[in-house]
Amino acid sequence: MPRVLCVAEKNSIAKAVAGILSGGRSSRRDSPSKYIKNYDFTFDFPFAGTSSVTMTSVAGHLTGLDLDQAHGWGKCPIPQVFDAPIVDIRTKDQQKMAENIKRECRNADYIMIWTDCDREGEYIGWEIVQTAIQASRSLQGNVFRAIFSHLEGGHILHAARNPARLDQRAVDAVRTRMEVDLRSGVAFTRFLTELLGSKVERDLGQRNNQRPIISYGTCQFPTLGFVVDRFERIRKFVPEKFWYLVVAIPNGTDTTVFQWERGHLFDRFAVAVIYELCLETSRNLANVSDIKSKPTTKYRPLPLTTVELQKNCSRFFKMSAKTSLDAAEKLYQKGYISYPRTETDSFPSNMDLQSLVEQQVSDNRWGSYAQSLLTGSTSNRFKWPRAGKHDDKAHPPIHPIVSSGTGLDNENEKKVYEYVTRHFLASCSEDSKGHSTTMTLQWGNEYFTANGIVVLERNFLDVYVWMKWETTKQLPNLNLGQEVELSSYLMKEGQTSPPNQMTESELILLMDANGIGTDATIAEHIEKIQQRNYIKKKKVNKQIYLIPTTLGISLVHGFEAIGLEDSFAKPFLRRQMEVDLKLICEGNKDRAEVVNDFITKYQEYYGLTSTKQNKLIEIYTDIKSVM
DNA sequence: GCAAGGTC
Repeated sequence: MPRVLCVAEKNSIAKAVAGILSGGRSSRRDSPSKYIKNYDFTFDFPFAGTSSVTMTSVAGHLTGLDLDQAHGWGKCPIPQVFDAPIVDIRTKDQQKMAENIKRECRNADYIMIWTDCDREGEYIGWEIVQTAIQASRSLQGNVFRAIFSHLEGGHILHAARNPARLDQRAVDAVRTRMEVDLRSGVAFTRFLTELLGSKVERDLGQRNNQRPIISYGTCQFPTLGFVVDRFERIRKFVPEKFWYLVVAIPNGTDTTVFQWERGHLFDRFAVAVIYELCLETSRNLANVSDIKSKPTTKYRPLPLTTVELQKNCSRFFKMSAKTSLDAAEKLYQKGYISYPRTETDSFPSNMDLQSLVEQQVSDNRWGSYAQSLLTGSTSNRFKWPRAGKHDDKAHPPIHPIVSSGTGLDNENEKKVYEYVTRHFLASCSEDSKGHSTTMTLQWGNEYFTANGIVVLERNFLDVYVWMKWETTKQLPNLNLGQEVELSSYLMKEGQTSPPNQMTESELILLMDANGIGTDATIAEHIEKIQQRNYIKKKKVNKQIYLIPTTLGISLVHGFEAIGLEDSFAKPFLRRQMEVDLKLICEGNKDRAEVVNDFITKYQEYYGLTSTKQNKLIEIYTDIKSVM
């Protein structure tokens, strides 16, 4: 019987796919790596007929990239880093995984790659193939690739029966990013550390007498840039005075305030003239010029992505992105929730979501809500979730798998589980419905509005307890055209206020929107620039803000002074990289061309930076003296 | 001692 080796990106996929292809009749063996199991069964592949199959996996990348030995730190002039030879290396864990692949493919006739169907997965697939060929050259022409985007049985069977090939363009794109990130990161990290490390060490007065690393990374710097940018906008903020009109009418024992349709104006004289005109024309009398009444909706949340989970755990629980992702990872390993790193915000149409809701019926916090979704008498019955526009082609939205019951004792895991579950139930609910009334008053020739909301059906809000939507005070009962006596009519003064300091939730949003990092790495970059002492957390009242340090501010302004602001502290260069990687994937540029473009750019930046290195030192010294 | 990206 022909032998086929299948390799997935992680054990959870290998296990699930083996279960489906074997019809639940696979047998499991251990491997040299504790993260990895091998599953044996038979399956009828179109390219081989009925075959003896081993399904295994790696755990992420199987190799890493580094400069060769001769170009280690201190062993060569830094600019050589831009064209030094690059070698593939393996950590201890990766060696064990590779050993398993080599051992399992020795007798194999075919290899089929089952890594995630995204760019990075394609590269990992390539790493697996390279490793396999080292052990068995005859496999070379017998490599297939399964195309799948979720783990539903029919879909996986279809993928097994319709093998494709690895996409070399995607492999090239990833290799390009790796090489550019490595060379630029290593070169500028060594340069900045040599230039500023000892100085910063003296200023920090560190206990361990270790020269700190002043690193550059293609994601670290734009992330720092966002934080410094906000800090500077606040520091440079000059409040501006403005003036506005506001009127109120009696409403029972209280009053209702109407806001000026013009908002506010920065010209005091103009507002005063308008005010006088209104007084002359209408004294204290106004007319109800418009009443608009319409149904209004508060939408249930979209299916949950990693970025959304991190933003909301930061907002709702003041948890750092790293903490919430770590907790989610643990919950995934324990089998409570689905894979936690996903960009997908719509569920595959054939998923059985109702039975996932059913799992939650036993919980004493939201069980009765789950029950009412399935069988309740209200109009808030199970409703298929909204579909967002993102699909990473690898993982479904994050959702609970089984009820945690009382099985969790870690506080962070408890909170994240509760968030994932309430979010899931909310996404399977009806939108919240209300009624909104807007009343407009005309006073003189000016218009003023007041708004009232009545919440009619709370629906998903009953389970999504962190979101507020309340019925407001009711508007006075008046008819269109009716004349009313104003209880107050005032000209007021106000002033513009600076933006708030950056929260972690906002930083995640900015990184995501600008393509800095991925769902799996955004949290790490934020951690990293704290470790590097570029930013720090500061607690004000109950809010936690991210504030740049002297060093962080100096680096951004230093590169600004050199003329490299846009390339270093802004997201543009990273975005350009993404654009070029797409072009490689589409076959419109090749790897050598893009690597060469970027490395040439970085060599120029390096030349400029070393010529003007005194600027970096001066600016650091200046900023330190005023902070 | 350096990057970013996977995953545990």
